[in-house]
Amino acid sequence: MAAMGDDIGAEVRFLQALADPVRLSIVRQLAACAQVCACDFTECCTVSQPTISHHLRVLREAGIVTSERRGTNIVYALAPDFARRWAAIGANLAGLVAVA
Amino acid sequence: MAAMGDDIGAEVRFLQALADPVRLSIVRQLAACAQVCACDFTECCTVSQPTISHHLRVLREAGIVTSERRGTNIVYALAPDFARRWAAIGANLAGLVAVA
DNA sequence: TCAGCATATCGACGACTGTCAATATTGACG
DNA sequence: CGTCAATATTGACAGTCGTCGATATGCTGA
Repeated sequence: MAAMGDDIGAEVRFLQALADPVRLSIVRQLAACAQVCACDFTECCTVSQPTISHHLRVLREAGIVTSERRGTNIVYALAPDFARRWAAIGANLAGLVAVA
Repeated sequence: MAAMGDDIGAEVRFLQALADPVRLSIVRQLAACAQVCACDFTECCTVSQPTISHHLRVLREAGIVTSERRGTNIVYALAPDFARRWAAIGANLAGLVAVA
């Protein structure tokens, strides 16, 4: 194993995107409700609207969330392969059984 | 809200400790060989010895690795509950099945 | 077309982080 | 004891990150 398929950089970016209290709250809220409007995150966290937008962008660029326009609002959701990526990294790090 | 290990701060610190290329390499090496002397990490990564020591401290304070003196050397190992913590956070985030 | 709301981008600033060279600490062994 | 090897700590510096206010963009409804 340990082929060039598992890019260290990608895993680090994935973990860095999650290693923030605001972004972790966002992901947790998305895990609870599959589809969340961006305006709802502003209520949940104690940061301004531009900051929420910034964090959503980081999560989007890390491939953790997906966004979809819905009229005026923009609805966010967890990326479909999020659980698989989490399990894959865990399998690499601690010998956990991959969900596959 | 589940009252268990639900401290957001602890999970963020756990993820922050892993979200670094050098530290991720260290953890990966520890996953491969259960016991690794600190001097071996210096060879693996392209950073100086104080930097390695700094990263090992971060991992130790995050509860990810444990250290044990062995004569002149200090042997590092993955914390025994590392896999459990990883699975627990994943369960919280994506509804994965916890290892329990 | 224009007013209004939701979201994104820009620019700036403080705080934190990773890195190193230099130095200190700790244990082993003559 | 004194010296050597391994590891940790300190102090300093550059770069990154999270945050905000101001502003821009985009969609909707009158």
